[in-house]
Amino acid sequence: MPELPEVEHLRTTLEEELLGATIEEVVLGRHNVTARSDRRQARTGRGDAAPSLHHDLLLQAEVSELVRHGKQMAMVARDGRVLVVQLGMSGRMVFQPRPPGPDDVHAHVAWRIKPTARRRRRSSRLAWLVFRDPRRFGGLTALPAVDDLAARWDCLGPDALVTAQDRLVGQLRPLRRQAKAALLDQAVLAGVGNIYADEALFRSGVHPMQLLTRLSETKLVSLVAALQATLQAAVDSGGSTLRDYVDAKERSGDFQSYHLVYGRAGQPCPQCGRSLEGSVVAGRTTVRCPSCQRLVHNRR
DNA sequence: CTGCTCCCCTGGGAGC
DNA sequence: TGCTCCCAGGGGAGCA
Repeated sequence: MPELPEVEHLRTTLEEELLGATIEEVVLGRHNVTARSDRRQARTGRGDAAPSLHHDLLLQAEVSELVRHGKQMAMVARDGRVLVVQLGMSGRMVFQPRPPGPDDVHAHVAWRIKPTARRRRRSSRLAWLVFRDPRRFGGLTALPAVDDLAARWDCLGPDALVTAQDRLVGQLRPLRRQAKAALLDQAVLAGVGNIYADEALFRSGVHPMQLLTRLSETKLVSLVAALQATLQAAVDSGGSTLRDYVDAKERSGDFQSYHLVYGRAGQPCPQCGRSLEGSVVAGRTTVRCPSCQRLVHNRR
């Protein structure tokens, strides 16, 4: 499940191979892969698409930058075109030596990469970059200019990894919401999904249903600190691999072995030994320790 | 403003 | 062994 750490790790592995490279060919497996943000066009599924779609998908572009905000990543071309990548839950960007075959129904877009001279020697294994997404919760969004990317990302909260701690605390402090719901809301802060929300709540001893306005300043700060430390540790481990996630060179992450509560309902709490409890909070499967994470009713 | 619920989609696990 | 059923997940829409 790609959340911020997985996307950030992917971004850096793509950066190694794509910066300065040119996209020489774009092959569409499913041209409504961009339909999430624009449902009016291209609803016909697999097959040939209009030439402008290939242009939107960065045909003939030189990749000048790979940027990330929260769980979204964008490939920026030197001529200003932008392609936003959202992995959803099963999306991958993977290098491979050949273009995907016609029976490869989950390969939605493939880009043939002309490497820079410096990288040419090992280019054969990395000749094609493929966007693959079996569950199709992910998608690609083409934007005409970098300004449009800024406008898009202004709708999101500050990035949960790179933003100063006190600013994230400021985002959460006034909200009359359950802690977990706020953490998962991309408009509050960008990048946190179900795994890292549960991990951060456990590590700071905050109940997922804790009303933020009743949380002491100290606890609020420790929640944000735990969140940022967990995200950073996960980035350093190459992310968490549960079922699907691998990076562009098909390496899995290691952070899943450091999950303290996520996916461990019924197992003993690593801190106190009591059985971890599963429930649903903010519409998501949630695991917490009934004694380490208690509701508090302070007034601020 | 907030929280629900539903929907999208498919692989994989559980249960029979 | 093979079948069906259910569920996970991010994000957006619609409604109370």
